[in-house]
Amino acid sequence: MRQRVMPGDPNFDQQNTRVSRATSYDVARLAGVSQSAVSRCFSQGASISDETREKVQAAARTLGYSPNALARSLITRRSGLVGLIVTDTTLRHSPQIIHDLGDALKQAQLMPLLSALRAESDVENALPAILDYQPEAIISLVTISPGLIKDARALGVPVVLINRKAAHGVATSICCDQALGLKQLVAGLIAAGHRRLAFIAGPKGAPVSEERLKGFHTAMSSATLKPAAIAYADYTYEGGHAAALSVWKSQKRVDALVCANDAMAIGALDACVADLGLNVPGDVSVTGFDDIAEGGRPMRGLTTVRQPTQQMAALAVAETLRLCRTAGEQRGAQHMIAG
Amino acid sequence: MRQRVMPGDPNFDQQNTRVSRATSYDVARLAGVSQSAVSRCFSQGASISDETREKVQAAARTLGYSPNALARSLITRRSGLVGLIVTDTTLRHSPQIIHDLGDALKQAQLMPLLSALRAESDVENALPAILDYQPEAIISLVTISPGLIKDARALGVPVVLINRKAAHGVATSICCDQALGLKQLVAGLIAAGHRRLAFIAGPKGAPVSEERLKGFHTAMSSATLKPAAIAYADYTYEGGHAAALSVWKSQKRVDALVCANDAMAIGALDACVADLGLNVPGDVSVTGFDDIAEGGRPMRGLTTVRQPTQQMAALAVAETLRLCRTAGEQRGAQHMIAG
DNA sequence: ACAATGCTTGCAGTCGAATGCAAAAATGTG
DNA sequence: CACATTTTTGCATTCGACTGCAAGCATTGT
Repeated sequence: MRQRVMPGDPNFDQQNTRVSRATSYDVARLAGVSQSAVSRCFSQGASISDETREKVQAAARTLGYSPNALARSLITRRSGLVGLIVTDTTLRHSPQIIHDLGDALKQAQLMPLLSALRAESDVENALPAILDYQPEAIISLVTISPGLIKDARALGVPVVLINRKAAHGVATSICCDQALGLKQLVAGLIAAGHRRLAFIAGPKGAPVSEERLKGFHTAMSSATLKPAAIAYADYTYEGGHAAALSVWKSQKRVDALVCANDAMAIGALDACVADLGLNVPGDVSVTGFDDIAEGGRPMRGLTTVRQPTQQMAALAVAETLRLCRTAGEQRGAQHMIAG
Repeated sequence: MRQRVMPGDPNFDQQNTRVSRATSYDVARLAGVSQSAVSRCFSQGASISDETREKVQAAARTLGYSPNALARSLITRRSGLVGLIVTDTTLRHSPQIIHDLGDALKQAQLMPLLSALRAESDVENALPAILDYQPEAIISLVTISPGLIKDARALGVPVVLINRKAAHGVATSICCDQALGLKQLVAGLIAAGHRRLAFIAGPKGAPVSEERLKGFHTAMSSATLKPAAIAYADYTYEGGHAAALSVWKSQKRVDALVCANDAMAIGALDACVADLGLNVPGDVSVTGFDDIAEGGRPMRGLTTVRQPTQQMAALAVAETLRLCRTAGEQRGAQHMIAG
């Protein structure tokens, strides 16, 4: 039986506020049962009599006992943790998906271990730190190199990517069809009579922005139109604002500004209205792309595409669970959700 | 010595992709040393010869070994985890503070265990789940009742609140001086000649909004002015938009709309410009309150107050570390940072 | 009344790494 | 070269909960 400092013990004063938490042994002693009984009382579907259960629960309540998840994880080999990797771009421009993931994980009784990166490449340092905590899976909104993904898989930790594609079979990937969403949007603009369309992209190389740009090109070329301009900005309001001005300066006329996200769209819209004295959507249409689920963006004259973040989150967690159950083995699937 | 399935073992096929990770024993065996040596190799400042260290590191590399943080936590009684409690409001309107906290925690070698709540009251369920993972502290952007805080403290887990006040001595609290920031803003408006000011607040009872409203009242009464109107909205663009319209409908004239956050300010601004045909800031000034660190909000004619999120995050983590070191005992301090 | 069946229970070993202690090896001193 | 000192090393135990196994008890059938 382990030692424990009790009132009256000479050591008690030194550690007045009960530094050590009650353990299953403490509860067992108080309830007059074995430690196993306590454990069984807290594990689902274990064989235990009502009488014992009540004694244990009473003792647990008076001691404020709750099983140590770390110790439990060690023996059960299930930590209940899921690594959640995001960037500050995600945090700033797509907070909704994080919240939806949090919800879905909670429902699945999983705890997110968060890693918020400054740059996508930081994942190289962040992932090993997460893996040390024996997560049951990794959900990433950040690109992870096939090598790193394989490292994780080798440790039995499946990886689920969101809005990032993985080399075939290496990881499961849940993507909103960015290209499709944008293609439809642009097709609509063209149908409405627009001909001189410019695109304001996110940072060069940003996967989501590239996808949206691809959709833009597809729609344009299938209408045999050439882009009036492609400008790159940084996803921010200011970036969109500046990009809109520069497009205007370099081009004689543009009748639609298609932006890769909403923050830039708002910036561009302001540039048009306030700086250029244009009428939106009379003289020029401005469109965005919504990473935020509920409204918040019906800016004057701003059209926007929405991502089904809740669906994506639900699917991501469902896939995560499936991967955990089947423990390695399966090749990663690709899931595409229509924008 | 523990059993382990090796190639050639009849069980090997069944668990093809090495389901179990390498342990310190595996590394020890391969390196020809004891398990203790492996452990010492991975713990800072332990007595180990260069020769042994290299052998161990080589073996660890070939096996892809890294110490199991869960097992380590169990024996060291330091999990390296910190519970981070937020709401979707935080996530949507103040993502920056979360990112800054993540950064500060990473620097302190701590991992955030995220809990994203729908409503502040959900903390009652969320906190116990977090506490099971033996976090070294809780950082919360959500109000926690004194009772719950005491529960955590009883388990030796200090609580640090951000932008939420705690009953004196129960928990440490880091607040941006919302009232001061707003008071100064309003004083500026008054100095600039505004007299008929209205306030668009967040949801009734939202602590941060209440603080900002208090600052509004202070500034107004010290200039012996009466608020033209107080409207309550829900922190969103639409809410601000609708509130601005309703204020306008009920009041003959207002020369400044002071909003409790930026999203509502932008909504209100749009309402003024587009729906009411007003000139901003000519006819009416609109102000917001920035939860986002870097720009993103220099909307046309929009004045806004910024929160020093990075400072707040740094201070919160510094306090967290201090509390962890001194293990319980100290009464919670109140820190106020000027807006 | 006795055996057969089914629940409960406790025992003891386990998960993986850290660490006090003492033995062993390496180093320094006279 | 013998001895004292320091550094390295391994052994064995520990953290807290879970779980296979067999013993204990109660219930039921015959």
